[in-house]
Amino acid sequence: MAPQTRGVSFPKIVIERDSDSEQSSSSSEDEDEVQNDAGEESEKVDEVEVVDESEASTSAKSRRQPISISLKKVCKVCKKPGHEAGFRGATYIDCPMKPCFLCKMPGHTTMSCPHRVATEYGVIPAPLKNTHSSLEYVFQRQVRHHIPTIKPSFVIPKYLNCGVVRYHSRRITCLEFHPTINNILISGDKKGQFGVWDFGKVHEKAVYGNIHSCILNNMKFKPSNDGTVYGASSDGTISCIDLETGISSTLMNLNPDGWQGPSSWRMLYGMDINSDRGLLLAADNFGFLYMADARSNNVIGKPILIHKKGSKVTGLHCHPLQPDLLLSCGNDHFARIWDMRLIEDKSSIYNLSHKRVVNSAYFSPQTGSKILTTSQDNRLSIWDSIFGDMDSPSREIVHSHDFNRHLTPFRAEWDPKDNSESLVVVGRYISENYNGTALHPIDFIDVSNGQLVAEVMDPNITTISPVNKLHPRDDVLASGSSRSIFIWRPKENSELKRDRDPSRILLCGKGERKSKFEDDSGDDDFGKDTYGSKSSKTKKTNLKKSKVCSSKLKY
DNA sequence: AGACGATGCGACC
DNA sequence: TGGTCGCCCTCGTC
Repeated sequence: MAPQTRGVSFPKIVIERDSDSEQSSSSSEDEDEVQNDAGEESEKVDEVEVVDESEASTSAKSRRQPISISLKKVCKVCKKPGHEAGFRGATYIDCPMKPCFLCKMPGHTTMSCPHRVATEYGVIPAPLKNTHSSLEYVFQRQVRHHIPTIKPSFVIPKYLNCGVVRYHSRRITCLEFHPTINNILISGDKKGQFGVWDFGKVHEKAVYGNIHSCILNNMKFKPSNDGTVYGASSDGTISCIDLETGISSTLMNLNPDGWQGPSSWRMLYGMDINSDRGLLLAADNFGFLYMADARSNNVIGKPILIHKKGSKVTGLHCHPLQPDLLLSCGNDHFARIWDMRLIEDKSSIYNLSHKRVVNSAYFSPQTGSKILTTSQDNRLSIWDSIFGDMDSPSREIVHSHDFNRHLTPFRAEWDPKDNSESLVVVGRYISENYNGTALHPIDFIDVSNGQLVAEVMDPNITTISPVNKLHPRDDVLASGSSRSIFIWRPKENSELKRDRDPSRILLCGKGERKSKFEDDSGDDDFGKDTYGSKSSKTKKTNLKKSKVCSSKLKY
């Protein structure tokens, strides 16, 4: 980056010692140092020149040299002069001495990163391992653009349809659609609260706050009874929740003796259900896998170390067709594939290496032949078990989701309806300028070629949406953004089933609750900030009242 | 409007 | 191996 110059001269600070006759000792060298202004983003280095006392003692006390402090503008990242890093307005200027923040490669900055404008940049086709396979033609169609695609055009739910602002009291951590009832969405938050929302009837929702005491990390519907949900929490318990009543029982408790300090407090993150084997699987923050019988709710066997000891297992996923295959991912930078018939320490079939923490790993939803991982190295990786060799990913797609504090970790998810198993959805961390507003879109990416299929956003939602879920049957996207949940559909004014007069549907920010809602929203504390949109004008007008859109419109 | 803090990971010693 | 510190586009509260 070229050195920045500014019109205002940089102040030179001279601290005069007690002297009644001497001028300051500004020399030409001092003048050379004083070039920069007081840039608000740059860091100042104080250079203090103190005259040697012994030298001073040789002359009269009244001729002591002054202390001269000059402020030099240096980069706040590398401490070198000549460039600046940091925010300029809402845009972050990279330090050119550091690797690109987006792709982590040296030699350029985020602003000039080729991945910033082309998602498919550098995407390499999977190696042709089984070139004589009958599936080769299908594969060729995926990697060669000139071969007509067999994929139907994707239907992207990109228009905000309805939402609940401040539904939860803490940030959303997980979302799941009901397996059989189309309009039911369940949600979990950082405080452990469990929400059930009928987004077809926008105001029908409930939040249960007494099930878990901290982060609800993962939820799964019970395969044999879709009125029951399992929840895995950082309080170390697996809950079994009745959807109708919100009444729960505890299936597993890893901290029966209560808080004995952080070194012993077990937190459950990844969870999945192996319906063929009748098993509930969960994994903790120390690298261990736990199993329970999903019928009797009894814990089975001893914990098994499946990731580096002491490291968090961030996710578990059972293969959709092969009940013996289990996929796990964790903070030890690996996703691992296991054979359930013989699962013990270091018995993994494959270890999929990543450069940083793996936030999630999922088998493709229909055949399970591909694996999609989201890692904090800003890459989505596709591992193809048919055409790839599993030693390295078939494809890596650079995508901005490297942010591990304050936000729920980003997790790219497959579209369960896409028969070609190539469409994935993932929230984006880095913002872009859309007509003067900085927005964080939800990206739809075709992982067969790396192309960005769609960016889903709404000018009123300026927050980041790390949690996204595609409906198993309908063209519906649910996104969790901070404490709010939004539903997106393919058409802007798609019909919204309501049980009340649309004119009554308003968004109410804090302190602006409309009295007519007071008796409408049940007894939860978070149920009054709801809106459904039939008219985008109404939606925007109402949203402007909310802090969600009134703050931090960037650029 | 501005300060603050909860908070997870990686680098470095 | 453990402790400490710093962080790049948070977001809500006081």
